[in-house]
Amino acid sequence: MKNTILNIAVDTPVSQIFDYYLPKDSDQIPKIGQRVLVPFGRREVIGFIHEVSDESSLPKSKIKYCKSIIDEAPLINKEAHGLISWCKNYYHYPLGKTYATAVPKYLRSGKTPAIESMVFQKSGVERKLTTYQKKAFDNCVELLKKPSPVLLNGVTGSGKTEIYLQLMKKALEKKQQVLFLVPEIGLTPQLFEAISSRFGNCVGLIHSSTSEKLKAEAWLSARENKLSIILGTRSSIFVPFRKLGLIVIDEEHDESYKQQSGLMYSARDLAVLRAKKLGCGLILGSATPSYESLLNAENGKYNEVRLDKRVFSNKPPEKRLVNLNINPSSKGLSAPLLNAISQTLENGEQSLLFINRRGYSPISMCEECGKIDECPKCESNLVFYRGSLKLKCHHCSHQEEVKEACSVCEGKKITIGHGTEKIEEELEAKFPKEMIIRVDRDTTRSNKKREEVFGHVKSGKAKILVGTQMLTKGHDFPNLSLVAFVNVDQGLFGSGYRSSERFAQQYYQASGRCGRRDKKGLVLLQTHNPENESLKALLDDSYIAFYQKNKVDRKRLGWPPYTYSILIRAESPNERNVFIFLDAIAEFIEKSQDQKLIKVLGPIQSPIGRIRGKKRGQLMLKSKNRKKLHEMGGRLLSFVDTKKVGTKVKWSIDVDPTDHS
DNA sequence: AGCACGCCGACT
DNA sequence: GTCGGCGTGCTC
Repeated sequence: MKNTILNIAVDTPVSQIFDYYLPKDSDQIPKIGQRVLVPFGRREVIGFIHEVSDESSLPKSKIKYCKSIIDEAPLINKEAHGLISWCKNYYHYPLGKTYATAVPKYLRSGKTPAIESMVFQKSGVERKLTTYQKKAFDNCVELLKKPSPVLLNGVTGSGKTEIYLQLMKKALEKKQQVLFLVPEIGLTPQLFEAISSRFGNCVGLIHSSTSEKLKAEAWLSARENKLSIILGTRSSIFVPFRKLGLIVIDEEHDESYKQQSGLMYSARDLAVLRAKKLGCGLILGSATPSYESLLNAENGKYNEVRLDKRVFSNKPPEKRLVNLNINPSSKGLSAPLLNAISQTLENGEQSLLFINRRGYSPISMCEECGKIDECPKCESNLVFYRGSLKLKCHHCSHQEEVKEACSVCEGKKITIGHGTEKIEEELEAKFPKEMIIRVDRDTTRSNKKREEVFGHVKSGKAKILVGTQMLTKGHDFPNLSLVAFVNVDQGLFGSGYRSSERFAQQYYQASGRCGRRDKKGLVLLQTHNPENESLKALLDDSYIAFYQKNKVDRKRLGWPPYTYSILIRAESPNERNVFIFLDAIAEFIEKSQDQKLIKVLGPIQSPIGRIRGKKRGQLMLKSKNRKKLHEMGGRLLSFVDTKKVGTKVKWSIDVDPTDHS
């Protein structure tokens, strides 16, 4: 009989698998998914048994003995093993690193925490569904019996959460497990509350500030079916459930479901895959679904359930454009907007001002010679901060003191444009007696801080809020009746084909929070382009109608969801190396395809051409043929591997990129 | 990623 | 003469 060979996945950037013999003097039966301790170079590491085989292409002398098999039962079950293998292939990422992304650090260190059983017993009191909710709920129940995902397209305030909860209950009562994915836990503390008060302590929480040990415990408990629910952020998609019956993805359009470094997976797409393989239910919920999901619903790949009515039926907010061409705003706030805020204050209600730009002003310039302050390490302008009198770079950690005079001509410095800090200052000047809160990454870093801020919002103490997109996510504002978009043009006409989709989502998310219950809301949009067709469509129609108009352009221009894409990024202190690398790849692709099914765009400099002293470039591959594109990704990878063209740059491959920077 | 080897500059 | 800089290369 031949020797047994273990194919071990080790956490290393090479995509190979490493062969080992079984441990000496061990009668343990090796199983796929077990952790092992193996000698690796001059050290010992934890690896995973990826396959068990009886031959190796290596000479015997090279193969070492595995030190020990750690687990009795495989840590990775068959289904999770399939998911990891699929990720490695689809995202063209090293196998060992894929395991490292999927498995909590604590478990990867070889430790195994003790777990206790916390399974679903019985559920608490439910809220009664409205007629519309009930109809949607029944619809979901029926459609979940079919193999396709269900897209729950429900406006803000339509009561999606209660529908999720009651669908979860159905699964739990069948002794099935539930995975509930959210974009960021910090945004939804009340969701954990709602779930645990309804279903008891059978819910595990997995997110960035859960301790490594607790993550491992939740992970193992789910694997043993000793925990019924996991509520978590994107990485929870890898939890190897024993008996998964339902996956819920809330705010499915949210871009934080896509990892932007390392294994650039989409938790939403993986959920679709898992649900299909397992035959379990999948609910994708949003008030503003991604264009991908809407198209899938149109094509019949998803079943759509709509919820167009709010629970507390009230009038939709009034929408009004403020023409900045005739209503000047020296500091970002026009007279109509200021009047609306005054009126809202008089009514004892809250206002929310949305501007997607941190700092006081994005440009600091010399009035005399026109020199703009730039980051020494990045190709990016420094942002002026009034409070700390600093100029900061938003792409690296660089910051410097503000100087009175221009370093070139000693001329007077001025600032151009406005950010959250300037708007806040202006509001404080105009409404000195009111509590004004600014919410952006500069003021609201931690979850604790965020809780504090939203506490003031809930209590009604804070009357005016100004902030970035952080404001549009999560939290209810019970007393909000005015929402204002300070700079529509920046959002709607920003660079990138997704900017209008993003703005529409922000617009509907934010305006959906205004005028709840008995309050009639007002949404103001400040713009220099009041006649723009796209903007008019946004105001006059529903989100879906806006999508219907928008998708025509997407299709014509060949952008997702009508094409598939892969983005290759490269960076190096030496610009030449970046383009030598990208040119080599472009040439390889052009040469190796006969029928030109894949379109190559670039190489070009990245939108931000230099960050932290490194020049950055990118190459976009587009195709209508997903399979061919994927195959090219694989060939490209082995080309880079064997020809050693990538040694002088740091490079990455992003399959289905959402962000083109 | 680690961790070594290896070949050139400034120190007791 | 040696300590140490980080470029290059390998890990079954």
